[in-house]
Amino acid sequence: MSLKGIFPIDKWDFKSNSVFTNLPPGELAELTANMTTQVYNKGQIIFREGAFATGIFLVKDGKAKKYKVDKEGKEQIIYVANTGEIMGYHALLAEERYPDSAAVLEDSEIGFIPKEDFFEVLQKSKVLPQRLLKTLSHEFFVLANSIALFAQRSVRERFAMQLVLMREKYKENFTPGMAVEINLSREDLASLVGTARENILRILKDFKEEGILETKGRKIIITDVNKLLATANY
Amino acid sequence: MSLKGIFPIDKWDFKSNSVFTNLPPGELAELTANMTTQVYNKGQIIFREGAFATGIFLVKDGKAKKYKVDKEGKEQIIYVANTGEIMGYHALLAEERYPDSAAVLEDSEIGFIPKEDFFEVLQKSKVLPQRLLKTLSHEFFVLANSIALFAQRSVRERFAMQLVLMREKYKENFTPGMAVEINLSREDLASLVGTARENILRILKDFKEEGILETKGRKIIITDVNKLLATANY
DNA sequence: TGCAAAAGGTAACTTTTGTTACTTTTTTAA
DNA sequence: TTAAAAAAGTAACAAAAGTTACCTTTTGCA
Repeated sequence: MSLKGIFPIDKWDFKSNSVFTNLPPGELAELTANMTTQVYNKGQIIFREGAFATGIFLVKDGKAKKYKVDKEGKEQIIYVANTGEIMGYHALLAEERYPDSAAVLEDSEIGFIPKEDFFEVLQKSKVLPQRLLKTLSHEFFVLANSIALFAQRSVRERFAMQLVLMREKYKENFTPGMAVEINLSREDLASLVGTARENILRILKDFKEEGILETKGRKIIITDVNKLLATANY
Repeated sequence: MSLKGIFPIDKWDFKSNSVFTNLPPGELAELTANMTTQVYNKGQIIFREGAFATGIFLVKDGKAKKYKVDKEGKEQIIYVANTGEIMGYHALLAEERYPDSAAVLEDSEIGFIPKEDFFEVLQKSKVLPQRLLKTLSHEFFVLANSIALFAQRSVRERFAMQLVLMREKYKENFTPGMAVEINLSREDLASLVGTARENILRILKDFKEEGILETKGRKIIITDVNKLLATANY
């Protein structure tokens, strides 16, 4: 089943994948001229909060979490970047260090574009700054929604909402009626929702009993999206 | 007492006031050529979430809250814009409707720049897009910090943190040793922290007993910033 | 292939937060 | 100036979430 019409998924997704699409061919070529691609194994860190920014990263294949770690070591996932999205441009554009860390959630192919190439194209391009302005402004919508979610809703509601969002991210070659397997550790789910792992387990059990989802090992399959949305109380 | 050195206030503040500073004189003139200025009375709404964006707003004097209202009517304040800051540019740049509402927190003077003028200068300017990119990217830092705060910290910690931040915003002609009066309704404080008004009152009482603050009517005066910071557990 | 480590899962208890139901004080406007 | 309305404040109870302390299953690798 599609969420189209019942849920505004675009209000919860960055659009950084559109930054490079349909760029003048010369500019795209220049951007990717020195791009290097590396395979990261599940859990591997791409960059760390506070580090000096050296370039931008492109998720060519796989998924990555953007997260912050507090002084007690607790993680909060800010966003999950899917195949096609870029990362690391905030630090470069703000002329600051990385505001968050990034790590891959599954074996992934990540491209790296040095900051020199990025800035060179940015300076001469008419389209790229526009695209970035649009993307960054849209991110404000997404983050404002997240803030309202975390500040106002119960853990149960937040978890339900995040499951709706993750289900979209884990759709691959989706055809209606197909089961979507959300493949995240309970620890990552807890970091995503902003609660303890034990609480995630407790609510996961409730959701199963309520017929909202099934599990297959660690994988979560949503069986009733409408009931999940109702639980999210959105 | 200054927070310099003990607390990174810049990680919690937008920098939209820097967008128009030191702009080429011609560009600034063109931007403000058709600017109209209006006095808003305390509580008055500047723009509403979901409305079609018609221009950008400049806080010439006063303070405004940017907030979202959920379907139950509960408010969540995303950010408090101080004198000098601009608002409403996200919607224009993202080509979307306003992602949040804005209302003044005290009698304020608000300037309005029509979107046509803004876009015209944006297209010909070399500096303005750069400034906006830098500002928007920095906002990501601030909002990511907010998300981690709301998702991971207790209401007590969040309240303490917001009081630290509000104290900075309510500094006017500040000289060391001077008392800063935070003048916000309990309702707005609750919307800022993401909790119920009753809870704010309860914690406010605790903070008074712990010697962290005093109240003068509705106004809050922090008497021990260090203890407040320790309470925020930041 | 077998063992250690990591991840998944459960339950009981404690603390925090939300909710309800008020009273008191302050502000606003007729 | 004085009612009415709005805001501030209190207390008690219920519900949600955090914490501790485990056991079980899966995974990776020596």
